[in-house]
Amino acid sequence: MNLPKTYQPDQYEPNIYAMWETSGAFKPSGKGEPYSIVMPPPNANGNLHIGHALMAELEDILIRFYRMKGRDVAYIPGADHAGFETWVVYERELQKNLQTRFDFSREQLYSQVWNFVERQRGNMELQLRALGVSASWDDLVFTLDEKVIKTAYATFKKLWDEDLIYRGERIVNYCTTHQTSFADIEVEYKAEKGKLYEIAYPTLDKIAEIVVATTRPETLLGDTAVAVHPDDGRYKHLIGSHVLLPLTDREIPVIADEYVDREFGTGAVKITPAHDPNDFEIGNRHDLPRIQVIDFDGRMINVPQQFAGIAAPEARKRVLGALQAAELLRGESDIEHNVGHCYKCGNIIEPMLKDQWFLRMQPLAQAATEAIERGDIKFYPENKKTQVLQYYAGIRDWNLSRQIPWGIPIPAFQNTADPDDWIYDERVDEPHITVNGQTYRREEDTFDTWFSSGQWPFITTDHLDGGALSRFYPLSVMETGHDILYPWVARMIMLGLKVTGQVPFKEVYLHGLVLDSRGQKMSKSKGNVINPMETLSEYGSDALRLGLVSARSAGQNQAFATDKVIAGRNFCNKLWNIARFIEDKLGENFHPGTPVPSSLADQWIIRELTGASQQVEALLADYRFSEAADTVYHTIWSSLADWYVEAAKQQNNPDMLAWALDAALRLAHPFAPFVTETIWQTLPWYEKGSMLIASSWPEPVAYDEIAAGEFEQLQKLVNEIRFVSAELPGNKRYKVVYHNDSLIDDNKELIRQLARLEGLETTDQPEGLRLANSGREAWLVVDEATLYEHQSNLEVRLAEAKSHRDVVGARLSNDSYLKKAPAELVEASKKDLSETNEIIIRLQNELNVIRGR
RNA sequence: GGGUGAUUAGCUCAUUUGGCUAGAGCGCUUCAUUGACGUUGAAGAGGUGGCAGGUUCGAAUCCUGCAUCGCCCACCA
Repeated sequence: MNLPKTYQPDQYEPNIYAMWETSGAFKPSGKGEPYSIVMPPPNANGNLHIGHALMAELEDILIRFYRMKGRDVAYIPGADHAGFETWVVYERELQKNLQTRFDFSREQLYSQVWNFVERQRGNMELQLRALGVSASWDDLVFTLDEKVIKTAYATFKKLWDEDLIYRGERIVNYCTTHQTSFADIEVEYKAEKGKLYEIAYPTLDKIAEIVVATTRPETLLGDTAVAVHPDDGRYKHLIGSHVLLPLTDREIPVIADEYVDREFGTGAVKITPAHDPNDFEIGNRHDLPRIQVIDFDGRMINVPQQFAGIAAPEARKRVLGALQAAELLRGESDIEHNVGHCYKCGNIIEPMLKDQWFLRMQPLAQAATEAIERGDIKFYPENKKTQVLQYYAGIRDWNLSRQIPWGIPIPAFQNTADPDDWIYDERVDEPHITVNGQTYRREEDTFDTWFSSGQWPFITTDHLDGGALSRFYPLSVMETGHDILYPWVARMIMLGLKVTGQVPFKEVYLHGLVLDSRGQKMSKSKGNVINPMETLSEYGSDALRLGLVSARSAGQNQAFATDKVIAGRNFCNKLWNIARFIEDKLGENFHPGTPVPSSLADQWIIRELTGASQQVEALLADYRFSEAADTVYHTIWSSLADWYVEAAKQQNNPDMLAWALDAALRLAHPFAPFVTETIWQTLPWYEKGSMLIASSWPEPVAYDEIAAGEFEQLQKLVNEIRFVSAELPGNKRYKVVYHNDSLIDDNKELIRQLARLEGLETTDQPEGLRLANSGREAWLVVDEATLYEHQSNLEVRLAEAKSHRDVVGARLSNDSYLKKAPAELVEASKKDLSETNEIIIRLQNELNVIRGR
């Protein structure tokens, strides 16, 4: 076959992938029970990061496995327009050209970004191919595809008609840099050190004052009340009176509200309904006016001349200065509080009053909660279920509006003559439309991207239209990162139930974050980001996959270690060399017949490989990827390579050898698709065009349990010989003699080779060191001096055996144990005890012999 | 403040209804070897399972408390 000594992934991977793709192996077969996964769409114009690699590998393992199990498999890839992310990148481009979004219409911007994305697009998809994902590329969906928009509109209309959509002036999280609002869960809160200022608001007669505490003095200019607790004796007499708002000529009322915490600050709170969500609610309760003092560009508005047009942080300083000058500043103290930040630029999120589209979440969350409690969706790990339910329990209405041109326009129009008259209409390309003689102006905002991606499972499968892939809805499993449990998974469940009446998927598997080797979060600023493509090109795609999957469990953030990738690469090479050896032994024109086990080793390897295939199946059904990969790794390395291939050198059963290689390749294929397929393509007994990807999962083969067990005994004997001779001085080859032992007799040559013995002979007069652990009648021939030196070894082993006997003996003399423990366990203990006793006797005899000399 | 996860070998992690002597990979030590593979083979060292109690015949696993580290949610101005 002339395979090179080491496996060179880059020489085979691209061709193998192209072969798979052109053969149509990635497409649903149309045969068997449907199995479906929809890939969480990576950013269309970005590069994959290590988390994407993990995602793709986990999904592809499942996909390849179930394809081999004969299921009708759909793995639907996607590409995300990544509304906000992409917009941020594009806006930077605009800045370079000294332009802003306000220089263009929405249509112009949209088509510019479209072209921008188009230029960049494709990298991500090539990278997924390099990872070996067997996705059905023809079915790829881009998040701005016509059908996505169509479905998003239909859903919006449905929700609108059911009165679940409303437009309202609310406090939204607003980034003045990006000039868009965010959903609550998109805001990043950080604990920060700040100052709590105490400011005096004089009473109208200027005789008294009320001191409020605030961290945001600049919003004072928008205050419309001061609130105190209704039972607060300090302020009770002031409730209902008015105070002077400093730096202005406004008079504002002192109101009583239970919300106020008497213990905090001064017990008096300034109320700014336009710039604080709690104040907004208090304002509603007390019918207070709302005065916006920070504009959407972050500059002061509706304020006295001296502050107008000034950016908020600077305004804070000036307000403080002015207060100081007016002698109204009563004190300041350090405080640590949480401040919301834009997750993209890190600037402080301003709570702003804005007219936005909201979705009432209560009814949707209710239905989702019921479905989950009914057990319609299984979560891996299980505790994520509790978290989702909790999220639903405390859910607030969803702000769907984004002020970003790169997205799906909200299909709503406002009557130019009546601002309260909004209608649903899909003619979003027209700035104005006429309906019933009235002119309507379109909404310029777009949808939060999660609104459309929340519908991903039924969009991608064309479920609502009963399209070709609709049999794949609901999905078999939703695999994604645990960080988007709320923004994505929870919403898919709600929208899926609402729109299709079914849960969108039956199971959810959430993987954790991939951390760096020291358990730190990867980030550009720390410089610890690992580029999966670099690792891939250095060690190979399969190695990356094995390395990523190993030592990783559901929902857990876990470190990435190149060590594991190297171990993966070594495994691929091991597999490669097993194949090299076997193919060389079988010859170029070999065509195997039905495997017929003839030796103990044959029986044993059937048991090992068959057992492994069943184990992997059970583990994958439970999403225990790491353990499944581990099983494959050890079966192939420790069983197949270390024992069976070695044993095969002493026997001649080519059909069995071919079967073992074949089974190992199938077993390893979901975990190391490229190397296994590469080897498969070199097997002389398959016709051209036959592919491992399209072959079946190994079927169990019958074997003789007793023979397999006997092989294990031989292994024990070999191990003992190795162990004892390694301990002996001189490190030379020894001879073993045995007495009346047909098992040894029948496998002389095998034992001699495996244990690297000088000789193995039968004898009537045993001599030397008894191999007591094996339970066979065998002795290692050594001279008396060596025997004597070995005495201490024997003594140690005797002591160990005795203490083990004591432990087991104590257990067995315990009445409760005998009564309460399962019978088989008690049996095992009894057997253990008698075996240990035998060993003790032998060791003792052995020692007596030595001592007697 | 509420929730949630972690704490096991030098490192990264397993150990799934509580039951063999708590296992892997990497690292470490010793040794081997010229045709499957040095990306190898053999052997070995290394663990009071965070701490303190409790339940049980039996606990890394269940319960209680404590400690440390993470993450998520909430947002007291």
